[in-house]
Amino acid sequence: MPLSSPPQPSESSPLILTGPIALEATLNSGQVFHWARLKDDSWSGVIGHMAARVSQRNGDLVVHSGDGAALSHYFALNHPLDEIYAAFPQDPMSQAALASCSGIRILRQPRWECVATFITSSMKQVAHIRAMSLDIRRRFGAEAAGAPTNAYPGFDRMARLGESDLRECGLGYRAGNLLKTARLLDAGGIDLEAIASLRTPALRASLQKLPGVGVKVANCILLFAYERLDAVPIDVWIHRILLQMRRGRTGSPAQLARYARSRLGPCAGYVQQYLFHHARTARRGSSPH
DNA sequence: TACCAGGCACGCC
DNA sequence: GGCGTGCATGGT
Repeated sequence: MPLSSPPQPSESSPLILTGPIALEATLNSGQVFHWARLKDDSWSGVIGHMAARVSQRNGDLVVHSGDGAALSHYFALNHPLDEIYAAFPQDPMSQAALASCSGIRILRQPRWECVATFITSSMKQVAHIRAMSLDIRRRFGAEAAGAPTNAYPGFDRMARLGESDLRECGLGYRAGNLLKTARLLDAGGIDLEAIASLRTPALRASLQKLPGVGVKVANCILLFAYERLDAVPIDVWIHRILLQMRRGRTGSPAQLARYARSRLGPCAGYVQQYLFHHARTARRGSSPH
């Protein structure tokens, strides 16, 4: 089969990609921050410079616009969810998260976008991260034809901004770190593509050389942009959940990380994402705001 | 008003 | 390696 001309969608004949996928939960689970829901319940986003519009029909992904192969890759439709679910821990919290979050996929995001948005994430709620991301795109990103938001500005573009430009997007003290990282990458100090061949510990160490990237943000980047599905970001939500699993027994960050790695299994990153989304959505349900 | 959020860098021990 | 502190912003 020639791979040179895969089928492409049109408004009259959208492309159907076999799931299963839970599209809304995937896009709202705190791994990506710019997708917008349209009136017809489809979702519009920009991947790199490619505008895309997708929706969900039954469990499948409907591609209204955008390259089908690129979207299949981005949404990680080849992740074997049945095998991943079989590896979930049997404890009640993990199984409850699995039951309520089934179909969430860990995306394969463009590296720089993921690095940048998670540098801005520290001590910010998901809604704030989204607002900052959209403002940075609106002010400094290139237009993506057909999309309501712009592409995320490349590090070469961002490297030429001033810190005050980024502070105007609400970044606060995060602006300096993001700008330093953009300039470091622009100067060739680290190649985000080249380091993808490193094993996870060396890759994590390389990422932590970037200003504003500590162990938690590095694990987010490993999971969401380098497909290291065993990486476990431990934020305040996952920290609380791990303490519950340990029946309140505390520990140093390193001890909790070792516990998570051994307790959550080979796809610990997937388990972590389901626990995170389940905890956040349960909270919203019980105390609406 | 006080508290919290997908933390990090730094100094100190 | 572990712990304390300062750092900005916006929502509840």
